[in-house]
Amino acid sequence: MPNFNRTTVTAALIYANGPIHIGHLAGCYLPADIYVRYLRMQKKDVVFVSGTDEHGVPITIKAQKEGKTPQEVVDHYYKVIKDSFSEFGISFDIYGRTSDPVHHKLSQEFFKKLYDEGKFIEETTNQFFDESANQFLADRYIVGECPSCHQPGAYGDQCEKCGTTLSPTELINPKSTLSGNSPILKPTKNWFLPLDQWQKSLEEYVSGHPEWKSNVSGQVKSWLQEGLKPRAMTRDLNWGVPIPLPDTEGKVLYVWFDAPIGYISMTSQLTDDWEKYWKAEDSRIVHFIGKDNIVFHCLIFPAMCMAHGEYQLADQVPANEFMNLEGDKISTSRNWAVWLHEYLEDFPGKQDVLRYTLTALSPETKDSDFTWSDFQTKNNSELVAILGNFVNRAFVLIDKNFDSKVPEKTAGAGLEEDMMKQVQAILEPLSNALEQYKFRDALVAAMEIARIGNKYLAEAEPWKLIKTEPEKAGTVLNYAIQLVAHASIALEPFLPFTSEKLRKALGLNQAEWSKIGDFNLIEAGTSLKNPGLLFEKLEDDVIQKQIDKLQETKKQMELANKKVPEIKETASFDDFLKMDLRVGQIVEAVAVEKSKKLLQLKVDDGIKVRTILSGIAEHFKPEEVKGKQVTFLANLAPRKIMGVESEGMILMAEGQEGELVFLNPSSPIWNGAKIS
RNA sequence: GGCGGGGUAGCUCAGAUGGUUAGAGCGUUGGAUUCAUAACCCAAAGGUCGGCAGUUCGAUUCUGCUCCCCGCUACCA
Repeated sequence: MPNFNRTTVTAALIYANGPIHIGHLAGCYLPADIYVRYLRMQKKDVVFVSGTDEHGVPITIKAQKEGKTPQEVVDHYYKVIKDSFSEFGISFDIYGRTSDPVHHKLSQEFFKKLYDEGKFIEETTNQFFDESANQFLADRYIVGECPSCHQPGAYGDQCEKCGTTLSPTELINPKSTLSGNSPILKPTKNWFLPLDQWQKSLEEYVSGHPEWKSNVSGQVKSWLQEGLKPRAMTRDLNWGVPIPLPDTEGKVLYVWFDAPIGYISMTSQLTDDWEKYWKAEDSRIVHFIGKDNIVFHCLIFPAMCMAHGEYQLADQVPANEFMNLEGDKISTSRNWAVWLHEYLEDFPGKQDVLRYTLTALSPETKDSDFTWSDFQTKNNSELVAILGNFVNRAFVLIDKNFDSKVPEKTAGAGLEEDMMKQVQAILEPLSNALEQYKFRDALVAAMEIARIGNKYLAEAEPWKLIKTEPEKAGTVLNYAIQLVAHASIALEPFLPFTSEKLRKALGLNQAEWSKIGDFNLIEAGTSLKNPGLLFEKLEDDVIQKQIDKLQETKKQMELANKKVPEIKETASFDDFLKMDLRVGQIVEAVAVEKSKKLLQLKVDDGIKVRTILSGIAEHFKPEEVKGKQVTFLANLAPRKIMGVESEGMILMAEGQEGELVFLNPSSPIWNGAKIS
């Protein structure tokens, strides 16, 4: 284990096709920021790098939908995202972007070196090509009928209706979304990184890090067990980093090739000394990511770096799981999210409240759930009741009794030794938790200072001492203010805005970790500026508003997603007359063997009893439909389904949730009645 | 289907190379108190540690099976 002299901290490059929400913050950026702030407070050499990932297919699709250029789309979101982070105090040293020329250049150099040294394999494969648009089609650009559920409109990589993972060639009757034409298969050359050749080195790398979190090493080992395969590092696309080779018009680097290089290129824009942060053996690299990025950061990027040969591999990859919202998965497309820019509008100045709640509920070991009710509780019973209250008590007591000046320390209440021991006792667990990326635990430990303070005041009772032994009361309040100073330091990584307010009130210039444990940090006689209430209670109606807002978007999304299908082309009166619609009665119903959906019905049509198969088994049990009068199409050509001849079709209406409703007469009528 | 992660108090989560009374915060209940945003402080109640079986003197902790949640991945059509 080398001795590390500096730390390079990266937070995942976020994809620049939408604003950011609490899940992003909780999963990646907040833990990274807490860690970095902790290191800086110890005066460690650290760089904190992140930015937006601005290449790839989804951005081109979004641009096309909005009638903009891809560059316009990413310019917009780069600003939105960067501003949100900045407002929440995520203290990047640099926040870059992969569309930057500096990034293009470094990525190309990286690629070129691997190419020149023969680290890639070239392979020509057949890909769908749109002749009228004159370009190869990414999976998402191809739609067709899903081979699994036969719904039209499935994408080339996945059918959103049934969730099946697809490859474009599996689609039935594929169409290009660019032109609507049928694409042709055309050979194209791409460059693959033979991950299989790096399998052994990667296994050694991973097994050299037994300290990695179980969710990280678990997933990585799962991939290694399956055996790695060559992976294309280039794509046929015209939005991205151009391949630095001749005759590669219309080809770019795969986003997952250039994105991690972004960490490096962004560092190079921060400092001329950037190389040591990535190449020196005494530099420690830490990637903060969400669990969706594990494979790229623990296998693919390391393989790239091994192939390149000059860069250090990550020492730690503290990937978090996902945060849900009110029990449902956060989803940008379904608008099921708490957006940071909206939060700031609704809760101005309350960045630290969200930071606190998200840290306390952080998905460190498993998926977690953010609820507004938790948010309210954390605010009211921890920030207000424990921290805010303690700080307020200390300041108010000194304001009232000592003219806002820190009193002298003389004889105390006899509790001071014990109180300081309690503070000492939390320091090691606090540092350990921070160093081991256990920020939830660390936050609890840091808050303990305020709890100790509340208890100390309750037991020392300075408001009583002031009447009888004022110098003792003064001593107690001196200690109390030292505790406030401790809190301002210990909480800085988590609550930077609050911490700064406290430092201003105490006249402290900076938060230095080494000052914790120093109970003479604030000198007697110092004039205090009461910061006022640090946090305010959140009443039920404010919280309810947020819950209502979510419910409302949920409803709207449901409505938007359930569009009324368009009316089919005009049918002539004769067409209509052709259909013989009748009322009949189900006299018998049985499930069809080997079928999930079908019920075999015997329907009395007034003349005879006919057999009709109906795809309603998932909605109705046979006994439920027996005896029902229904409407059916009587002259539909008979058809054999699952070996049984079906003579007609039962008419059903389909609801928004896919539920089925019988169309039956509103009052009983004779079987065989004609419908017109 | 395979693999990985997780299923521990009402809620959010810790923890145990197997061993006398399984922890924290919030919530609840009771008490004390009034400097403080009815906050703080003290105390208590509350869990057959997902289910079944096995190994063991002893398992919630190990093994097997099983159910549920999350993720990755395959195959079939």
